[in-house]
Amino acid sequence: MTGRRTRVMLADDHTLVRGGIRKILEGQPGIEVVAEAADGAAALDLVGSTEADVLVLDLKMPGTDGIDVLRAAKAIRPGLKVVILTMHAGQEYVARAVKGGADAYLLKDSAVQDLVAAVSAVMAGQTYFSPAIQQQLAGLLRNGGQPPSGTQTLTDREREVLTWLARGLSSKEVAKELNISVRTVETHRANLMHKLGVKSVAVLIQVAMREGIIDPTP
Amino acid sequence: MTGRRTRVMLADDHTLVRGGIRKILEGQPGIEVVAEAADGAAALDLVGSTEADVLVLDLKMPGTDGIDVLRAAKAIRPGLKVVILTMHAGQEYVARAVKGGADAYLLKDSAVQDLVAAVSAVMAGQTYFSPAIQQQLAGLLRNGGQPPSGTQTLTDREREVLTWLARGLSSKEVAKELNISVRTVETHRANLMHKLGVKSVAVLIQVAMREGIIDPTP
DNA sequence: CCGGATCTCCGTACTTGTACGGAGGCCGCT
DNA sequence: AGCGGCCTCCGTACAAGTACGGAGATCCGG
Repeated sequence: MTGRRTRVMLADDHTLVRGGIRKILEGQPGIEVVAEAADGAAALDLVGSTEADVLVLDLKMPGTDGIDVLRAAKAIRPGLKVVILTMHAGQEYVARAVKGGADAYLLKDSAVQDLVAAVSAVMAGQTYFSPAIQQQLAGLLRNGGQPPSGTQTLTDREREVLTWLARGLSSKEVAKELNISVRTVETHRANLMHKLGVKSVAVLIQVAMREGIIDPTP
Repeated sequence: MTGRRTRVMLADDHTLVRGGIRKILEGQPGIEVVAEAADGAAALDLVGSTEADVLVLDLKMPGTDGIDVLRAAKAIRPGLKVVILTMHAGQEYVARAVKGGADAYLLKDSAVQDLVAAVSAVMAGQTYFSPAIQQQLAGLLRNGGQPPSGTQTLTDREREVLTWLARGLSSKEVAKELNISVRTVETHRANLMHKLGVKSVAVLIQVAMREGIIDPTP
């Protein structure tokens, strides 16, 4: 629109996928890819050192929580537009990404043209969300703002307990870890089960992984 | 090599990733992409209906077990070369893929040129494996053939119990499901824990997902 | 044919998790 | 100040999982 090409940075841990996205974007006349990163830390380095207009960010990268990268990127360079590109449509994920200032949220099973459209949209100061994501957003808005409808948002403490549970600690061990009573951990655990609507630890873990609440243990 | 271009089919559930891979391959002079599929069933349809030399197959697709697709594809058209392209390097995954007749096994964090090299290799009647995969294979071969070293292979029954556990059933419920005693289920459960080297159901589920033994509950 | 692996079942003792229900302190918002 | 959400802790009773160790049946391959 401005006559200058849009400069894009890519952050995705899968080299091959990153390369493919690059090819797609480079096929567009108005877009040029100026940098790539394979993890959150490298992405933030780029944000600080490279002049770019848009960051295409995969939320699922080893080590770092993608949402933290998003927030940090926006803090470092508020004018930077961020397009979230992930395979997860979990409510927790979406809610935290939007609150973190994401300008677009695309699923990896979107059409190729959607990616281009998303980049164009954010450059025009607009937002862009995949259809599935728009539904999530509608659900979020309907309920006032923060608390999603079906899946309730977890409290910080619950999320913390959950991550330790995911690492295989028993309630007793989590209690020691957090210096709280076993009963308290059990309360959090019960609340987690209820909030996520599951009845076993096995499914709890899977839901948590799918929603992007925890990352797999390496 | 033959003067004719290599015809490639793509099977990956993520449209955007698929599109990217297509762009990468189409940038190569000797390669043309002749078809795409978003799930296992569609991939098998293509194998039956389309003349192609190579199938680039993502093992993680909704609904179908990628290994089954691999085996079926080889059964339908034995001459077809199959390049596995996935983000999982789990031993179970690799072992089953190789036994299923995979000609190449690439990780999604491979370099772009590795994909091209893999396609060329299988067309020349050779195999191609990512470095990380080669290590897994070495481990497999060292132990005679079937039983991997660190992670032991699971028996069919154990895998069966595991999938039910992953769906949230208690030992008692699994026992009813399989018409066996609760004690037996508990034995299998204990063996699973030992074989996979974990001490909690939470980690068990994660390892199982990472190794490709179970697929996430939808 | 025998050994090994697998699947099956059992008991017992102990540890954990689950399901109730109740309660006080803290903090932010109205 | 009052309200509500969150975090914290408690008891009790029952269900489930864990850790031992043992054993018979089948099936397959050497």
